[in-house]
Amino acid sequence: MTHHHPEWECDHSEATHEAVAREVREALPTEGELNATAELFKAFADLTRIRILSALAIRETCVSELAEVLEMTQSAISHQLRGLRNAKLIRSRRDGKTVYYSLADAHVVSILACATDHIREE
Amino acid sequence: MTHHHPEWECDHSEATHEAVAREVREALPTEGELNATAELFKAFADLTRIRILSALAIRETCVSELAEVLEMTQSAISHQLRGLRNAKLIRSRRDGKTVYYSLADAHVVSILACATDHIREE
DNA sequence: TATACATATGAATGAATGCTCATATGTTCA
DNA sequence: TGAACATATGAGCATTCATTCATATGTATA
Repeated sequence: MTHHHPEWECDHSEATHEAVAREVREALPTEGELNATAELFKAFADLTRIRILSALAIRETCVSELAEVLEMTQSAISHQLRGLRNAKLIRSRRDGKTVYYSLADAHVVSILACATDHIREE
Repeated sequence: MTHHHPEWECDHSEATHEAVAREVREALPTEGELNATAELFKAFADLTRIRILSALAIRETCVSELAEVLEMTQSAISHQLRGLRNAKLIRSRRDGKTVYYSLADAHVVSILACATDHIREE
């Protein structure tokens, strides 16, 4: 940006803009943390995945049960489970032919709860 | 699902599946709540929006400052701000030519913090 | 009112992604 | 081992969506 005004007309706003930019730039989390945060939210950002996670928050559930409850294809469920697994939001346990899924840890529960609280208080 | 086994061979797993399905179905939040939750997460689920929200978590900031800090087009920032505004995650205040944005409420801060905590504890 | 500045927005485009269909892998039991 | 069942996965398709470019709206000031 170039200055088009005479020098005696000090441009307060522009000086402030730069100061603010510096302040924010320095206080911002690292690009790595920001990216990880965005990725975390992406893992939650789908109705099917929210329904799956909400089901798993109630109890450990296997794929076919999820498919029945959510009235969706086994394939669709499996694909989404893979994404949730990659995001480390869920864990799996095999018992014979069936695979049981559950939430990975308490963090997942608290993030879900945090969002649900927000929804219900509006 | 039909039973292919003789009656004396009671199929425990299938009976359990149905019971689990019932239990989960009944305990699940309403479809409306689940949908609202998914929409909430979608609003967070983008690196640019996370960077904007993180900046606003530090201090009230105007569009051009955000564009400078994030090294992005004013247009791109404005488009994302609109999305965040529709999701009621941010508020805006006009002062002359410039429009200042800030986080809508404490909930947004806590959801962000919840996610950031999760990221940092791994 | 004319100009400059700050922000908003519509259309277009390219990339990401969720579901389906077909099929593969893994497990049990006769 | 072969058949049946549970789950996983690859390719294709349709949709969503983030950015760009051009332009419109809003505001201050000469």
